[in-house]
Amino acid sequence: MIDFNSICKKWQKKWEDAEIFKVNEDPKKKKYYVLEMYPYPSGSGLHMGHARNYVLGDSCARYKRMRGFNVLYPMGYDSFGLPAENAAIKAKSHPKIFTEKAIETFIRQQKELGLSYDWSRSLACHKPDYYKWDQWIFLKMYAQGLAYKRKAAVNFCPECNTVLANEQVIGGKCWRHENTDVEIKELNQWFFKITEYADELLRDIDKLQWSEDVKMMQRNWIGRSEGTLMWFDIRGSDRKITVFTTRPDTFYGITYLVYAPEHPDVLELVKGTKYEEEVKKFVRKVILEDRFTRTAEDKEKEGMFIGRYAINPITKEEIPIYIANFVLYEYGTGAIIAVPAHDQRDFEFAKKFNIPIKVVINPDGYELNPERMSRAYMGDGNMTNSDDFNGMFNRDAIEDIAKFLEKHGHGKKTVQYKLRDWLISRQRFWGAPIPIIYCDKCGIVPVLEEDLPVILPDDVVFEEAENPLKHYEKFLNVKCPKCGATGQRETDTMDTFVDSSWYFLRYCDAKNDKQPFDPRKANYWMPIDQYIGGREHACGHLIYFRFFTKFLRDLGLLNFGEPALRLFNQGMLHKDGVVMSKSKGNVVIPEEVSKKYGIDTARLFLMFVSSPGKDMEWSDDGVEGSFRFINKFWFTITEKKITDSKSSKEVSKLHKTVKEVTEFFEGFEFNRAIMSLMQFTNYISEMDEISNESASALVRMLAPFTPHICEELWKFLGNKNFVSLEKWPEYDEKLIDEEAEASDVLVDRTRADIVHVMNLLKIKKAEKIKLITSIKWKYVFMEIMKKELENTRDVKSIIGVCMKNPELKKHGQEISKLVPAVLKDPRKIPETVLSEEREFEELVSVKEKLSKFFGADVAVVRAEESKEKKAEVALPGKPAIVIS
RNA sequence: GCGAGGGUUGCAGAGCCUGGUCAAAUGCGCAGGACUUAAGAUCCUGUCCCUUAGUGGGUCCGUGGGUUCGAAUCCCAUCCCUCGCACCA
Repeated sequence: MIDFNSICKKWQKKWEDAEIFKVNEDPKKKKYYVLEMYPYPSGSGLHMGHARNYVLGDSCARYKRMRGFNVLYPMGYDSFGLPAENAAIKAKSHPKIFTEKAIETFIRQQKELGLSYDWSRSLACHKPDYYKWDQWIFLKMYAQGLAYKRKAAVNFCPECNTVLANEQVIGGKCWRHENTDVEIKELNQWFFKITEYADELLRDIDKLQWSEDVKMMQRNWIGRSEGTLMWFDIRGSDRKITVFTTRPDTFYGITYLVYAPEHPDVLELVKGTKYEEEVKKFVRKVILEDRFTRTAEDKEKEGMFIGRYAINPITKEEIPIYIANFVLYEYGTGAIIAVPAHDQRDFEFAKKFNIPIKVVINPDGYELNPERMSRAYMGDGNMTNSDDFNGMFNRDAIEDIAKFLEKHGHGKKTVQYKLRDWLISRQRFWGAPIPIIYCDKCGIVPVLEEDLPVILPDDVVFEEAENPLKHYEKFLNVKCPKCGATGQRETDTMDTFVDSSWYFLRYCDAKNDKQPFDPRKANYWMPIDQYIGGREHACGHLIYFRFFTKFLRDLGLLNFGEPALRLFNQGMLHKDGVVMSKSKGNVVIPEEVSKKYGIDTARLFLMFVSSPGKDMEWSDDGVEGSFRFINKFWFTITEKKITDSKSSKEVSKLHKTVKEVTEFFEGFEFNRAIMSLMQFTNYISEMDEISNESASALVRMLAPFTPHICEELWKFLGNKNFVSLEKWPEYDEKLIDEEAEASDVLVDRTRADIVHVMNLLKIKKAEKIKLITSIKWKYVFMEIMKKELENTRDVKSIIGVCMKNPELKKHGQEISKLVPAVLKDPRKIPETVLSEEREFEELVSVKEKLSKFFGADVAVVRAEESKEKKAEVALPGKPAIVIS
């Protein structure tokens, strides 16, 4: 057994020593940037699920490298974040310790996978030389008003005395205190004004070669809708209620208005009225108890009248104002017009509270009766009850009524986005500090660029969940850059998604200490040609990094606006039917497989079983299969005689394989590439000798998948260079000869026939077989020296195998060469096989002799062309069968 | 509900875009055989049904229709599954 393991180690070391994957900008070469989303270095290390992702990128990078591209393929670590901090709190230690240990493990594991990263560009965002530039970018945004602070409602756990991320709120309770309700607190928070780019982010989606579902998710997330703002006076108040609607055509059907319960105007409007107490109660209930369930569609509609009326500016009618749980404060203006006749939600609510229903759109052909409607009519139709707009098609009225309201100062056409500004404040220690100083005199003062980075202290003590920066004087107290008085630092840190929004740019120039990256270098390498990562980031990272790219472009640092034109979402790796993950307890770690088979086997399996975009099931048996293949491949190259000569068929097959594999690589169909390579390997493994060209091409084509073994075999073939840096084999379409391959069919059939006959006759290894091809008669005969006949007479039993295919004539020569090769199993037929031409007549005469000897035919003759020569068939011990 | 992607022969998973060469690749599993004292490994053969020495025939790619000389492949309808988004005004 080959020690694949030490082969892996050996080549990993050689790659590292020779720094063969290190790259520099080279304007003369075409660049290619392959990138996997950088991982959070979790303490538990990486498992096969991660490995699949990296091997995918690695295979791609290796392929592109061999295609002559200047390939940038880096790796780094998303090393800020909660798990390390929590581990630190638990152990009263420092997150840095956990993080750096985890990174070490990751690097070791990734190196063991044989990934061809340019390690010299590696980065980790918890290091000051990285987060310094987070802070720098923050300052740039701040200067442009794109980073700003405002009050926002956030989740707060009174037990922990800290703000929680959404993921830390489970069913309205704190994740650590399952009996503690999470409170919603209005806190001053930092935001990035991503909405400034909403429109461009939406428009540019069309430029991206991403999967449709991710693009659609982003479109939904950005959620652009064109509509109209309207405002109504409120009787007895100088406030107005402003609503957003996409259906101004239903304006005359408004029978009530609704505020979202948390809308700040609500409490103002009920202050001092008899409604105040009840409204407060309702608001509290909705905000606290129903916070996580109220958005469910099947949620019962609840609400109440708040004792106020708005005035319809056109009809002057009084319109009652409600609050209701189905109106969202975050969307639009946090208040809506309700048209129960034409909106199902409004309808249900109106029914429940006995609010009138007014029809303003009738479907073609009949009139709706509001008394008898069982649900809202949401379709199109003709306007009614709408003054001058009566009779108009409602779609046209959308535009006209909007204009009408705008003209009279009651409304305004507008575009609304669902996308919210990005809340980046985190009341946590383990993140990039927000570079802001609060000065009693000067207010909010940004840290000066030359004072960056604002460093996260190493000597803080973690004792509670609360951010230790809050009590760390040395960090906290700082001179105001403006006036010199003592100010206080912001203790909030940035969301870790800030780090990941530009790390791909830092790879282009990872060591730069003057700027986040040299624009020339970034403009050379970027955009990312192939980005690889999970689709779960569709509405997070994958929007943020587009936003950052556009911002940095507008800052003049980049000459493009999209970070990654091609995105590939790899599938999940399953085991026992569920996603492989630590929490499910079904992880397989690369080391396990590696120890047993060498890592190439695992790599091959990961790439082989399923198309990369689909989920796949890990199977230990399947790994065995990959291992078998690798062995076969190994022995085919190392044990076959390698020659310079080659048959035209071999050439044809080779070029066809190169073509297929190349195309499959381009299409990211790695599993099919491997299938193709397996077939070719099987083909040449059946031959006596293989051509140098085939061996060389095969080793090179498998190198992206099983690089270690291929390096070894490449050396075995007499090459001095690394196969990793070799040129990808070329193919010539003209050399692909489908016709030449047709003879394969003949060979296969012949082989099947021969094996069949041997099985029937129980031919043992001691027996000698001779194959005789008769081109003229389209037969291949097997001449078998049966042991028990050896001493009797000078005769042999003869088995004839007929090729029925008339093409035999054309390919006969080849068959006579190949059939023996096909049968070459040393243990099976030791002294087989030579072939020669004989005339059929001669064979027939032998057969006759034998027939006489046995008193029956001993030959199996499969007749096809020999209609005129009826063939008799018999097996020893069996009655003769006659066929025509 | 909306959107996206799927349903293929024991399992996994190709094929579908660019209809025929598709009973449908490849791997696994299973069965038989060779080898072996035996097992393992390896190799060969088979693996929808009926029948054969070779062959031939039938059924088949979620379901039902349609287009076509011809459909796993194109069109329509329908059921189911997965994943997003989800009372977005």
